[in-house]
Amino acid sequence: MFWSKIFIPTLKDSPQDAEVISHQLMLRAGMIRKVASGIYTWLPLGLMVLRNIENIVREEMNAAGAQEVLMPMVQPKELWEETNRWDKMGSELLRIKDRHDRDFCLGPTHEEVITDLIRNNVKSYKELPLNIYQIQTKFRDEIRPRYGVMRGREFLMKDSYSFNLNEGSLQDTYLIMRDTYKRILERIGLDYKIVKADSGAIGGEVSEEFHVLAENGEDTIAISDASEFAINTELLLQDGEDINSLEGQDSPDGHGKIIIKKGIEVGHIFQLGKVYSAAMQANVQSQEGRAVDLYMGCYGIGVSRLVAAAIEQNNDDKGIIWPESIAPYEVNIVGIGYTKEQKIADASNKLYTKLTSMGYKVIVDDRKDGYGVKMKDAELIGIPINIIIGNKFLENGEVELKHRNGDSSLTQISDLPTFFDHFKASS
RNA sequence: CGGGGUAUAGCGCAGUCUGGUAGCGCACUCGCUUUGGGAGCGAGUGGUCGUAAGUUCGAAUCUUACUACCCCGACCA
Repeated sequence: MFWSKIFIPTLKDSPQDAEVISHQLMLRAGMIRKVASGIYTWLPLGLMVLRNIENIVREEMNAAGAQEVLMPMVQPKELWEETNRWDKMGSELLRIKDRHDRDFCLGPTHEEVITDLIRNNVKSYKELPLNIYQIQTKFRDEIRPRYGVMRGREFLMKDSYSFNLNEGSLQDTYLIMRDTYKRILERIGLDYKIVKADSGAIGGEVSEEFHVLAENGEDTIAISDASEFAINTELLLQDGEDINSLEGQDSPDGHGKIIIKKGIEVGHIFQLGKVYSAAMQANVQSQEGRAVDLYMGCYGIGVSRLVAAAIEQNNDDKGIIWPESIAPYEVNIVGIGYTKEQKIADASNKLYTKLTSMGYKVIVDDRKDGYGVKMKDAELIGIPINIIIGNKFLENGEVELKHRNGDSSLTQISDLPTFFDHFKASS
């Protein structure tokens, strides 16, 4: 791809209504634009990152034996009445009417729809366990959307639902999902904690949250300084107790002292039990020929929120520093004087073709601008590696290899393919 | 929903107190020069000042109502 062709409207100044760093940088880097409060358009660059994360999630879900479907965003009132949630949910459930005056809602989650699907199509214990997922746009009419896509009203989520014959099987699936979530966050390259959580309005007993650690996190979690233990502070606090009073207390798991950290909740896994299957008569015939309600689990991961979380954890005063796993482009070829010096343009284009054929995601800065403008943009949008082709190349064939993390070195342009061969092999 | 704040060109802002018909920087367009850290000169484009009503000879500016957006809180798979 060429810079002159792609739609990346970068901004020098941060729009005034953006508070947290990820929101500011996503706007400045030309990744998103606001349409209404908590509702955003994803521009090409933002969408590339979103898709990269989505694909990692999809690959890991498939590897864990889950199967992808796509459920509707618009859901009928009748299903929600079966679980009583049409009444229980507040105004975060956006209700709409169709032309026949029938009630629908925009799906904030899909337990009802998936449970309806399974009860109508799965009749025997022999068909279990099942783990079904989708990656889809959700809508929750949040009381107060904020921080850009971190807490939007419309957002992209991977939600999966498991159907198991008994509690033991549910626990097996739950642990597989727990493992899968760990792999997803490690593959993206984020610092995270698994946190004991309140299962909230959704019901069920066992529940854990996956938090990406970041200063701007909306949740406060208590972590042991001596073990893996972490718990949402909401579960530790007595009425009126101050969060800071927890710091330094003995960890509830008996190992070490409590440290208070901020986290962004990017994943949440639940063992639901029979809450929904009982309400909706989702059962199968057991080996003994009796109808038994299914044990269910549900597992959510916020795909769009992960984009913001990744930026919160990886930025500096110049801009975003993408982990290579999700970078929109891995390599940026900066041709200085590209529009004027044919040799620079030729070398840039040739290198682009070569690296692209090696499997790298490459962009060429073919714009008429000078070095400063090009590097500022490259740093803002966080491309991991920049290859600078300029005067030195014209003089003696040398190009500069400049990493977003600050490292830089000079090398002959002819040595680059070998370098990238090794680079790919080692990552 | 309670509290606080903002609304003037794509972005950042001044002008509002003290009413006189809209300005600055960046961006954008054209030309020439420039090209290893956000270039220079020259010439341009772009705004019914959030919406509506009112006061006035005259409203971005004063009054009232409304709307949108942001922050804190409550809320939250």
